[in-house]
Amino acid sequence: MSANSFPTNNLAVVTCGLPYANGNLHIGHMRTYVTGDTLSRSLRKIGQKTAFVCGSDMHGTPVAVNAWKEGKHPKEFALSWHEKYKQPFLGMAIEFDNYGHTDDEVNTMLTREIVKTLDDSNHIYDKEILVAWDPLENQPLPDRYVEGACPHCGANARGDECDDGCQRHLEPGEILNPKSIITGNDAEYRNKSHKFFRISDFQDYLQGFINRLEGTANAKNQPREWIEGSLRDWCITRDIDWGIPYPGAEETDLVLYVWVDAVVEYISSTKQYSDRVGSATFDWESAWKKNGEIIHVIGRDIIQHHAVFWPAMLYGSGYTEPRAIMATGFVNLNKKAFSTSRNRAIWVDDYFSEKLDPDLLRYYLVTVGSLQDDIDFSWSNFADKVNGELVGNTGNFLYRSLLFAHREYGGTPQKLVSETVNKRIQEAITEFSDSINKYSLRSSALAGTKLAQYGNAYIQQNEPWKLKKSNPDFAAQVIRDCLQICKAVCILLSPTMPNTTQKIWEEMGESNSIHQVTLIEALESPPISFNSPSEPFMPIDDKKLKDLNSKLDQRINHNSTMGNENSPSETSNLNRISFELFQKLDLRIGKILETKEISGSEKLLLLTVDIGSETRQIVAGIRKFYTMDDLIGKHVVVATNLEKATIFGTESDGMVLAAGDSADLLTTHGDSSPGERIR
RNA sequence: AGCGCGAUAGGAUAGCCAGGAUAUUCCGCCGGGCUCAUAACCCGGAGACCGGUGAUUCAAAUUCACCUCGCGCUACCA
Repeated sequence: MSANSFPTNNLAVVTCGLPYANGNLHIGHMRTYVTGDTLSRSLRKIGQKTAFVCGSDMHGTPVAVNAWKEGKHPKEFALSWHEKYKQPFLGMAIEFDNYGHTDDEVNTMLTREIVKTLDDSNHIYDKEILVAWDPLENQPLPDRYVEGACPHCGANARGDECDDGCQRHLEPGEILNPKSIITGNDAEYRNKSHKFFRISDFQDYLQGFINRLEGTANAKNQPREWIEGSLRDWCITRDIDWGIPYPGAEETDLVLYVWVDAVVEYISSTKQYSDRVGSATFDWESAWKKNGEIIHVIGRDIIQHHAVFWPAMLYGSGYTEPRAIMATGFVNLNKKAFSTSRNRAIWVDDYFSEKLDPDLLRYYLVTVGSLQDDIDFSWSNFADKVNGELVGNTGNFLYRSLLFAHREYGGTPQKLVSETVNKRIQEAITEFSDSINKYSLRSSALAGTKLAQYGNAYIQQNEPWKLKKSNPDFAAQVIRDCLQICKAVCILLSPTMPNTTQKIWEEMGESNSIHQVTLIEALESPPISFNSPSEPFMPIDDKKLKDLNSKLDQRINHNSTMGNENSPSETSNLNRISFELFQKLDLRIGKILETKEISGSEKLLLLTVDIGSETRQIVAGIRKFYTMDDLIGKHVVVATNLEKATIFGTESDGMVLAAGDSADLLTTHGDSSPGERIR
């Protein structure tokens, strides 16, 4: 291990990307927070002094816009979300040492101080830019306050991005027919002076920084395009009256761009923790101004802010640079990212309302794949992991060992741990620490799971239930060894599953909190006596699984059939056709009789469809979304008078109708028979 | 378009930076065992030309080049 391996003698600060005070949290967010929480607990487990801090991100245009829509003051609006976030964090056992928000006094003060330092040292300059303006109200219209038509594709777009259409970023002034979203007035463009952070001053520094940075590969490499290319200066002010006022002698009406004060909250929140517990326990200045080990856990969508702007700000104002950035991948549903506006997500509240143990989700999120890769969430996958690894392996081992020990010996037999088992536990401890140093929480958690697996094999092969008659002394030895493994397993898994392991810890007769002990304790004797244990994990049975799946399916399908893909304005802008033209379409009910793969194609299926008067051979691009057996017998809608087409060398005589990107097949509610005309 | 991250048995995954002989683990499948334990657990087996092509090497999943596909980022999306 190198000299600066964890644990170091410095203070560590683990932070999580701030939740934006604008909407509910889903399990994609939780992937980041569970990772941060598990990391901070793990660091403490190996003896690193650590603070885990976060806060709500209160400012910015989206909050201002949404508050306005609800007729609230932005502060009231943001604070209500800030309050709401306490519950899901508590429920998921995410224990921040401090959870603040960006609009509080400490953050306001520190942010202004940092910006002033940057300004005083000439890293900030004024520049006139075009901003949208509401001439009637005499108000500036930043970012999302302005709407109009995208100059590239014509779709309805916000001032800064064509988010409904071609997704292109729009520069100020590009949008056509700009209107204020507040008043509906036509907007115009005016010149206005703004503050720019000269990031190019830090190019050399950042090049060094990105080579030193530890963490996930995406965080270390994605910013290189900017850092090793030419850095563009960063506009750090906005024309709204919600945010932290720009500091300086000549007060302006500008507030700081939300990303400036959002990241400073990492420092502010640490300071608040420090102020509360005293600097003898945790000195924020030692961490942030001297030699702290700063680790940021974020979603991979905000890498640039943390790996480019933020280190430049810190360096320019004399603060400690981040040691590592861990950028987590997204949680997807059917390979596609959650969409909060379409309610295509697993919300944290959904999870709680199913009365599922939070530790199960924590374990799943931590161990399901590599941290930086996207994962595809499914309840079946989740249930497999819970039932296989937690119930079957870990839980079963703990339960059978503790129960046997309690019944036969009333606790831990008076023996020394065998050399073999002692060595195996030490290996697990080493594996755990090594994994933390590689920022792999997956392997650190699996160190515990694998040890439990070893325990299961150990007890099975030694069969103490037989030995207790033939060789009682050896039986006691085996159980003694198993109990040591139990103790170690609990400690190793405690960062990932804090509640369950604490419960077992107490059942083993331990009197302190498992979260106060370090890894070394795993080799010390368990208590001599304890009571009957309880089953650590409850399985997710088939009925529950089916229920979870159908609830989710229902919601996703409901949303995709409700026309959510198209905003009302989009559909109303369509070119209308005459009824006569519509009548020319011959749409009929067809029944799928056979399905065949088309070799060489991943997407296409060859369908034989009964359309009443005849059967047709139709090629459809639905192979990705349906299994061949599921399709047989389905009633679908067929456009029968379409020109024949040759697709992938196969003739297609007609077209099967399906909705959207996931090719949701149109089918019937009643019992219409094949050939029936649709009108 | 540029850049980043990926592609490994039916599904999900590890290994890749520091190249080495039968490619890891979990679910599922097949066969056997056990009964202390939550129909759990243990042992054995089948199943992968490690996305493609080429290069370097005694040796490539691992390094290099090019290509294909997927996802994302591109600075006023927090």
